[in-house]
Amino acid sequence: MCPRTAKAYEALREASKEKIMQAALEIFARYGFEKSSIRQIASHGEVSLGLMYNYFNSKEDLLIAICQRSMEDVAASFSEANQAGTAKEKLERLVKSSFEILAEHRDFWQVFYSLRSQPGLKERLPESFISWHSAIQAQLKAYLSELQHPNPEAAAWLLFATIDGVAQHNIWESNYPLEHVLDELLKTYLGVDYVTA
Amino acid sequence: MCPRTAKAYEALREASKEKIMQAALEIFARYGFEKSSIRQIASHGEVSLGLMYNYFNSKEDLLIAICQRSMEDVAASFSEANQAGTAKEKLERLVKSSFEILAEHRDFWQVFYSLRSQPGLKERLPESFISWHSAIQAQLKAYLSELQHPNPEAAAWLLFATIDGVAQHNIWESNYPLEHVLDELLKTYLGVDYVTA
Amino acid sequence: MCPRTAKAYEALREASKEKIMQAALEIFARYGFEKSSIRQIASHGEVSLGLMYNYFNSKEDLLIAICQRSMEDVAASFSEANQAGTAKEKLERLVKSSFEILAEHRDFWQVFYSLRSQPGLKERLPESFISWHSAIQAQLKAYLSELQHPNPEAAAWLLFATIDGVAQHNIWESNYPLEHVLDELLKTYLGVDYVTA
Amino acid sequence: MCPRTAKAYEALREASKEKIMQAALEIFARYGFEKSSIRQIASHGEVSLGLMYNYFNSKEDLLIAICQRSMEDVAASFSEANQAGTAKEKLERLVKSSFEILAEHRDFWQVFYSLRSQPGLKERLPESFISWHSAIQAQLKAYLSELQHPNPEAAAWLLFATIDGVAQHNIWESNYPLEHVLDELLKTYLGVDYVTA
DNA sequence: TATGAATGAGCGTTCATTCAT
DNA sequence: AATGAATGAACGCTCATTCAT
Repeated sequence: MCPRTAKAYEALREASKEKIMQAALEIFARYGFEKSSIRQIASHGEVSLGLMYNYFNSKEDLLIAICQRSMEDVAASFSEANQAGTAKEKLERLVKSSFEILAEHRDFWQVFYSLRSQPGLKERLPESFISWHSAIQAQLKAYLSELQHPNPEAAAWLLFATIDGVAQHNIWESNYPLEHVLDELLKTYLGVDYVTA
Repeated sequence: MCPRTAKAYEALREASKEKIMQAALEIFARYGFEKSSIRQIASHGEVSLGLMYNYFNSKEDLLIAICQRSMEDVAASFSEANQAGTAKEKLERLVKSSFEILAEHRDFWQVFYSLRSQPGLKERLPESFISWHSAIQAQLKAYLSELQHPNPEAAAWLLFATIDGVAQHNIWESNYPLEHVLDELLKTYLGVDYVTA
Repeated sequence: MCPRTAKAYEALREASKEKIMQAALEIFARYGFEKSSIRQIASHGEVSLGLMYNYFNSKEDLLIAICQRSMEDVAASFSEANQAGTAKEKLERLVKSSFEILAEHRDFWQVFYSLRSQPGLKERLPESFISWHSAIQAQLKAYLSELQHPNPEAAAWLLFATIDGVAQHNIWESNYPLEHVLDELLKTYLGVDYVTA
Repeated sequence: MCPRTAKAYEALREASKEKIMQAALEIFARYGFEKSSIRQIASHGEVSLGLMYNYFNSKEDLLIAICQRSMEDVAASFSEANQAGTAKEKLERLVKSSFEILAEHRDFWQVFYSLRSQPGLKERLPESFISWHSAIQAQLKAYLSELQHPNPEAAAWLLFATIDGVAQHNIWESNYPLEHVLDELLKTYLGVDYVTA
């Protein structure tokens, strides 16, 4: 009835999927996952209700797909960002790039933080969602070890919490003075020489 | 003419209200506000579905009542905690008491954090819920000023974010090494002498 | 516990019953039977919820009691009103007294008309509620017969419908020109001499 | 790409809307608006409970849609009916066609009359619902003026009330002798020559 | 592939009614 | 006689999901 080449089909599929995921991310960020309706998303993405179910088995599936893809983006950005020189430079780069990534994927992080604090859902999210915590934690610890921090384990936890806290305040508060806080953060955590301290 | 005394009614009312609020707090903490149903709360509190509406005008009203009461408890605990000596001691006490309060009102803070990251609801919560941020922020800044911190504003933001971040990690992660992280936190923020630094 | 003389009890009973019925009639008239709640009535009558159920078995029972008593009042007023002279005078008196009774029991008639047009309820109302129709109809027919109307049966139906229609318009429309319409009514139905017509 | 055609969808929509409106009208007429439940309507119309909300925003919206459409039908029938010759003929035609329309839309008029006497609802019904009164009133007055009635204003009110009263008696009473009453009505209001009277 | 009409479980809420005191 | 706390069936409504085309 509607003949098209296989390739054209594939392109359409990808375009539709992309449109849906982008629309869903925007709606989830604005209204929260629970309060977003499938109809809202379909309408925002200019896609029919039924089409969504061709690509995603459920609302939750759609969320998972979004998280997965965004997490991959984030991971890629992170590994790009962490190539440079000394331990101190790498740690500084890690912190700074975190906030660059945050700014680039603002909608996603809004969703991320609202999901993380919603019990009962995060358990069903993809592994990458959970493992992100321990991954960043491990990397921080490694850098702090390299810097000869006397207690790299606890310091890594602390630094991670700090980054996480600043990130959230930055997202939830309009006019958050990110620049100043970031300066202060780097001064506090990297301004001292752990060897002589 | 000879019904229960007014006092007996008052006691009944208070008992029921308390039962409902406690049940609701537990359910909200476990499943999140949106995903908690009135039926769940009623059943968990072993009261009838409709009883809630004798005391609270709506599900949201119930949430607000819980937040209000918890916030009052928290504020009382905080002001108790901040009487002590030097600026350094007061700051240390503030940080430590924060985590004591967190432990004492675990369920409430779980709800608090999940609400804070939910767009569209926090706007309708009581003023105390919103002003808590700036209140604690102001106090931190005052203490850091007293300690002669060169940049008390930014440092207060940073310390607040750190406390917030640690609090959340402590809530969401089982087996969070709070003791060690807290030690590290105090060492990092209070172990230096800002005047000579 | 609460000793009182039998007589004092009876007085209390009657006073309470009266208060409840009056309150209910006012609420029913203002909001309609379905939309009036038992709580509204209790509160309006300054009586406890439970007390109402000492006197009336249900909301519907209360309505029935009100209708019964009001109908008795109305019937009494009617029989008082219809003693006078010639057929023409009696008919005129009947029509006029109808509207006097309407004005005196405005709340009741509001309820009456809203119930009459509500299917499913009027069937369960007391007999007097139903028989009122045929009673007035019969009386009108008798008077018209006396006046030698060529078709007293149909004319009675018509006159009754007219009275009923005017009564309702008078109740539902504010500023209804009842005086003028009533004049016109009497002129139309009584201004002709059926014998010579 | 190859779903149903737009026209096929439109047909489906119209069929469902029609089914729902018809079912609702019947249920509203039988039980009254307040006592009719959405589930009753859905079940009577053999559609799902939720389907109604695809087409109507609320139960009240459904009522409004029904009233609007019925009122349009009624208005069309009326304007068809009022083309004829002399004033007397036109007035006679107006009265007669009123009762033809009543018979054709029995269910609607039952609903109409029960709504009109229900406080608090009629205010939210469409304008046409309210203005119908004054429209018919004005027309009656115009005809009576043409007939040289000495007091066309009051007579129009009276005639309208009569028509209204007869219509209601005809609806609420089974075996109402409409023919005879209608004859009597026409004789009473049109059998006299106002000029010489 | 793509559509949107259709479904119905489950939600928050109301309110007549019961009952221990 | 009198109270009002407590109950739970039933309401209007929402929305993720299914399915015929």
